[in-house]
Amino acid sequence: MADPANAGAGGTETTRMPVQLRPMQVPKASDVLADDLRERILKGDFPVGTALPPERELVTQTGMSRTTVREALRILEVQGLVRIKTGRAGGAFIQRPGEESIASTVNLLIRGRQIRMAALLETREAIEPSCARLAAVNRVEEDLVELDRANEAIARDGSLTDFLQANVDWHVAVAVASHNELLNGFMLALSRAIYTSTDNQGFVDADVRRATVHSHVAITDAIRDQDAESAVRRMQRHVHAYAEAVVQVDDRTAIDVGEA
Amino acid sequence: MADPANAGAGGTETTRMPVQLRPMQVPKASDVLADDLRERILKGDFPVGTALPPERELVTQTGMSRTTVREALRILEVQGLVRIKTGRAGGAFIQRPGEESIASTVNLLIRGRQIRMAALLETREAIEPSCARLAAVNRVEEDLVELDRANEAIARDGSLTDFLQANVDWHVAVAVASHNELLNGFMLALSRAIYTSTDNQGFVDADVRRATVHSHVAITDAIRDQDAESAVRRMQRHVHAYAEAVVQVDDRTAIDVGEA
DNA sequence: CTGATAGATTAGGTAAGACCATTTACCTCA
DNA sequence: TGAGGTAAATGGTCTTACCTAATCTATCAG
Repeated sequence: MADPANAGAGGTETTRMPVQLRPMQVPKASDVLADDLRERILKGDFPVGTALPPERELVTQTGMSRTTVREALRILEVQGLVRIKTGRAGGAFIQRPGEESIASTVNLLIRGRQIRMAALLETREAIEPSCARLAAVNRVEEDLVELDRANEAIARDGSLTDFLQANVDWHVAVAVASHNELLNGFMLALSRAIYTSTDNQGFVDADVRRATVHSHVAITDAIRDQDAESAVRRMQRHVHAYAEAVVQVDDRTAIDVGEA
Repeated sequence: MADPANAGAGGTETTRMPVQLRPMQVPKASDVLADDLRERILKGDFPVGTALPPERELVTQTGMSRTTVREALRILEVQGLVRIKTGRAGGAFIQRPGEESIASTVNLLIRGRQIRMAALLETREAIEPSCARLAAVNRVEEDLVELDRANEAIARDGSLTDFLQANVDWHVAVAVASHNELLNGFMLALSRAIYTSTDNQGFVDADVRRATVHSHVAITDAIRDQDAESAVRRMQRHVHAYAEAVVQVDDRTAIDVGEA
């Protein structure tokens, strides 16, 4: 108040300080809280499985309203960092984001941007041979069990849906056997997307099914034998053949509603 | 009320209908609204850039409270489907989820699960050669301009930060040139993660920088010449060499705090 | 007529409080 | 000791009010 610049009423000449301010952004309270909690969670401050303080407790701690606190928690939930349970002994329980979050985000991108089927197949051709290589190197016994299970399932003469599901399961099993969580997440997302896109396209006849079963078994063998080069080569051929078949039968079905 | 099963008071024998109910889930109101809006957005009901009705309008339309409506909108915002602006003529503006969302989700996974640096590099070795191949096939003039720009920037004798940034820019430019939005998203996410992980590791000396510049130029040339095979081969060597260098210098820095 | 300025208007952001719904802990009673 | 009911804790929803930000608009000075 005792300002020598007398910037107020009654003064004769109000001299203004030449303050220079850049446009500043005022973040939302809920974002601030969410960011803070996110950092702490990722830093490992809260062990997985434990619960954050209850909402009303966070309100008293932060001085924010419950609305704001709840929004922050909701953000973290959408990002897969907490899981919110109701009832007594409920709350926001810490969890690590899983391949799930990647898969759902990728699906949003695919649907939202109307990614071409060809792009999906290209991407698969890019990453799945590498999955096979790593699987051959890193596979453990239970990975082989899983692969064999999928092979059995796909060999059964079930419905188209069963076949496609077993197909996806095998490909995902290969990714899991690679023991690379990132590739695993990508493949999970990709497989689902390709699965849903392939669902109602009747190019899967008996021949295709037989060839698929044969390829899967051969690749599985290479993985079992830890023959990385063979696994890569066979997987390359397999996914490329599949892509060819899809493109051939399905040339015009590529989403041509318009590019983003 | 006129129930022949007289299941009420005053009856002699109350016979119970053998109803079979499976455990049922009661979704949250905000999720229901978010799901509905999300489907409509992805289906293309709302053109990109337009705004959803204001919150209070949605309240009257849905019969839900404003709290609930706001939570739903917040979910969509986190998922990158709308962008919320304040002030008059503000609102929830429709947008398509971009590579951004993938990148941030992947970063959450990497940090949350403490993905090993080796896994990041493996993944890059998997997908980047394919990016190069597609870039050689699909590149257009402006892609080449972008690549050249990055090459100039990286050749300048700037700080380490500048070098790493230009490095990332070039790799991203290759992904963009592939004209495969999915691979593009993956690479964006990967590049950032590798960038931040490499930041404070001083294995980037003058030799490494010179070799990097040389490789980038060579690969760029192959892409310009649309020599797909050469682009793939050179990219393979490049990223593999990089991975080797990182692993060599940085063997124990791999995050070994514990596996998930 | 033009430009600046002060309101009015419309949007989202935050707060406070009440109440509902769900789940679990706990206690009572047979 | 077990089964039932009751209470408590916690998230979910609704209501209301007010604040803040951005825009439009009318007004007034030049």
